[in-house]
Amino acid sequence: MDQLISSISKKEDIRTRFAPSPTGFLQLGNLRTALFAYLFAKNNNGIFVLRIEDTDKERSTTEYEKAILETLKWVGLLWDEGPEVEGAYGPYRQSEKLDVYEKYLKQLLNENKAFYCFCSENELETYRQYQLSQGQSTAYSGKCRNISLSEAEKRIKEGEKAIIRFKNMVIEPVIFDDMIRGKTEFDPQLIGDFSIARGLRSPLFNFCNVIDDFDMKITHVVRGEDHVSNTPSQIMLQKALGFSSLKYAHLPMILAPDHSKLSKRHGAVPVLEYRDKGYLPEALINFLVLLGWHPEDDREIFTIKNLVKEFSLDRVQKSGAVFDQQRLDWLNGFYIRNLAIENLTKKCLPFLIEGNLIKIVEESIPLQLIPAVTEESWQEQKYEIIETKEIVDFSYLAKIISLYQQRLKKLSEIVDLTDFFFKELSSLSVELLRWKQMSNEEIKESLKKLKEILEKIKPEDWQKQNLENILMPEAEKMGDRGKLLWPLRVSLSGKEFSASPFDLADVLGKEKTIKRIKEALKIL
RNA sequence: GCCCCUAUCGUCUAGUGGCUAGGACGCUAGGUUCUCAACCUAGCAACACCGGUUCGACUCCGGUUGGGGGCGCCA
Repeated sequence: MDQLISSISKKEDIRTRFAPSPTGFLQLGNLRTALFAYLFAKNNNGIFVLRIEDTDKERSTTEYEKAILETLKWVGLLWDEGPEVEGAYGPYRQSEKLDVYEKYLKQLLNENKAFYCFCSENELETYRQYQLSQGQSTAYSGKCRNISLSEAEKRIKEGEKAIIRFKNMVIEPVIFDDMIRGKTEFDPQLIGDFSIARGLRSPLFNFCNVIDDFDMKITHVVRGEDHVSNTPSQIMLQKALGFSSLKYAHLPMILAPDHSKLSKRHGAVPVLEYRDKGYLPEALINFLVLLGWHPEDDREIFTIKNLVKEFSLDRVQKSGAVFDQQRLDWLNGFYIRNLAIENLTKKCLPFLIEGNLIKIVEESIPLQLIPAVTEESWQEQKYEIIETKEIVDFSYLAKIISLYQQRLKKLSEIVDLTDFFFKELSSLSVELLRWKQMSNEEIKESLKKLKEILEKIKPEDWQKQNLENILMPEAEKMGDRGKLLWPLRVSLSGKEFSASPFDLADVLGKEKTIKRIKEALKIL
């Protein structure tokens, strides 16, 4: 009985797939497609399959494939079946399935459901232009569809070039019920005899797709709206091959701010670049899911776990969504602010290292291997400040980073924000030191006063709260606190914007603090 | 040109015949504050248009306009 139940539920298991072609890096639009396919599968306790569509030998590379896998792993969209993990319905790379495709191609050819077409590309293009000029839709003329298989094979043997087309005999409209867009109908006449292979060993997208979805027992195809018009062709092929039909869900596109296609300038950037700039995968996922999907209430912050629970395709939008960089940045900042400081520090360290501010002391670990350093070991390392050769530990760096946690929108910003802790100030100017209308003389007075007061503080009392207790009353006395606090903060940071002077002095320590005040005095 | 889809603040969206049309990002103002950020408060801001249907339309129907996708020996 139990077995029966499990076999029934197994039969009904939902299986989705993400099928990128390794002809470039994974971009935001693709990633959102993967996300929705993943969420739909997981929401239904189903299987998420990754398939690499590398039939285009010219453009596909293993580097791109690796990058795609890396991207999916980074954001946490782990596949149940596919490259590296494998599974029962592989291979999961189209380039490894050429024999399978050939078998089906031959079947179609023998059953007279496909034919060889000898038309040249030039000829085809000319005819297309003619159709366009006549206000007709562009479908194949049908010129070669009645060449017999034996004659075609003879001509090929003699060296003629031919591709394989599907012999489209369908008359009735092709109808499917899209899970997002509802009933969708196409006239097969307008599609005509579409191409399915360049040759027996060189199948094309529409064809492979149908074979693979069948082989991999895919139940639901979740993909971008740009595939809507491929759907009727694929359905006709399924029928011709005797395959069962599947469910489709076509996702709306992601648009650039000017409503055009996502371009290099806007969003069509490899997802890994977002990682390298310091976006958190949680933020990116949260951002992407809201581009076209919305829960029943007003919540906007979601972990992937929550999404798996709540996602549903019937709350997916039908129209395209504009990519909003500011919203992404806000979300990323939100997630950064909510990170535990140890965690944030670990994530920032690679940027500080990359920015040549610090390095890991242990000489045994080559720099190239740093990304491989385990999360835990970050805390045990010692770090050398490159310019001063000082050795500091994790908690010291954590303290610096904590001062800027609420100011970060991307992790990469930590370098410019905190560089003055690791380097001498390079560009301190009198103008920068000036608070409102203070005269040079007044600035000088303020700094001298600070120097005197601070020098008296014992090193063991050098703590933020103490410094504040001592300096605030002094600042108060001057009527305008800024007269004291602004020059202090600027002389320590060299920056117009920064954390509070007490924080800076605390982290810098007595010696460096006084040294920097003296240096500021020198330029006055 | 042909086919398909779509339409609520600038942006992401809630809304399914009767709502002061809600939230979030952004923006503006104020508070906090030495600065910036964060935070708090307030504000500005939308149903593309034209016809129907209906006692009543953002919601239903038709059209117009705008936007998107597709029309490969790419995927």
